[in-house]
Amino acid sequence: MTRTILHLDMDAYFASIEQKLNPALQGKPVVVVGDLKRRSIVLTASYEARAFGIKTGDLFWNAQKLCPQVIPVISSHHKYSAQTEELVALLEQYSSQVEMTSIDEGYLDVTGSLRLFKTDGEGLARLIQKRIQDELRLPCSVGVAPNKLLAKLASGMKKPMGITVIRPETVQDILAQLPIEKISGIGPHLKASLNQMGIMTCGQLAQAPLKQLEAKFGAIGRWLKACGLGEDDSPVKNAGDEDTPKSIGHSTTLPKDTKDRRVIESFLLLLAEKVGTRLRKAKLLGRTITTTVRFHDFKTISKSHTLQEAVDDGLSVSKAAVRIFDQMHADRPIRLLGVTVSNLADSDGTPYLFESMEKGWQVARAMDAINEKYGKGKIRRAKVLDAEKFGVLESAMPGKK
DNA sequence: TCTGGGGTCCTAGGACCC
DNA sequence: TCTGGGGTCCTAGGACCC
Repeated sequence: MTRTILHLDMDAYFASIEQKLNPALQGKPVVVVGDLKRRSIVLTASYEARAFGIKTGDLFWNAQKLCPQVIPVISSHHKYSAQTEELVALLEQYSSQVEMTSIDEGYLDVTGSLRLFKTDGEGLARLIQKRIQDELRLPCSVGVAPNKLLAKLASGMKKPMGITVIRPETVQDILAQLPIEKISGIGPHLKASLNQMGIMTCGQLAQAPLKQLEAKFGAIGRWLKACGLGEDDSPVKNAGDEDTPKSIGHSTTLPKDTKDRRVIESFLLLLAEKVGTRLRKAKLLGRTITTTVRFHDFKTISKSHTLQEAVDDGLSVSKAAVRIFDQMHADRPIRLLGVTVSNLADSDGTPYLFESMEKGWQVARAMDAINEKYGKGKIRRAKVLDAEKFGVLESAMPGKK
């Protein structure tokens, strides 16, 4: 049976939300950035900013060169997630199968909804787009197709405020000349490998022998062939089907490269505390700790260790992270540090088995309670102050860069 | 115009067990 | 003493996405 799948993609999401909430930003070149440090990049550029050539991933100071009057806004994730909750509530009025794949895009299987709303896929797409525009005052683009692969492809074809329909009978024509890299999942490396085999378009990919693709790409080969043919039978998951996360981590690019152990240890603790807070909030415990180090030349290494007991407090995580760091012998200036916890399981609020650990658990919860009551970051471990001071003191010093 | 931070999935080798 | 094959877990790295 032919399905009707919508892929909804919010246009310049973070920037659009900021413009909606602050009328002074409307019609202006706006970029949403993580912060305003030297190495900060553009997370989202409004369409006005894009007109100047600014795009996601640009360094902020480069964006400023392209457009001196560009207005930076510091991102606030909670604001955007709250908006997404409203969006999902609206979408769920049109299907019980709504699968958000990130904060700003998702799929709807509306096969069973068309009769109810007395329209076709395109009609329903228009209806939903209009309601999002009228009620949430946000622009979005929608792709309509018989499966997720093609719906995603379609939503990217016309932006902003676009609606693109791919009908079963037009699939072949559309794919014949379509460059393979337009397919979500075919990145620079896959593109290069396929191009080397003489495969440039989806049409050519469809012609390639399955055996040859599997020999070269393993499990991916089968998926590639299906992409060439425009086939994808993966279902749209039901809302609320989201499984528990596989990992929770934080990383940060340091204000400047460093070899200073005190500073490194302090940042690892800061990151570990953030991870711990999120683990407890999600009622999860993790056993595997991974420390990531990126050097000045962008070479990135990681090392992990699996503990006997699962943990959810920053101190335990940081102890492991520091121990791992010491074993990495990273004796060069470091650009980025990361701490990730994986091998997660539900905690159900149970404390650790070991008494020594139970203390860390109690301290962590006491800190959560205080931060909850008096505001984020009101209480922190003394050691993280080293990290907070690092890079700040110099930039505060007049005449020194 | 040297490149953020949050993730997922896959691979491949080694340890270890049966 | 040396041999096989299957399964699971752990670890490191890489590709990819938003």
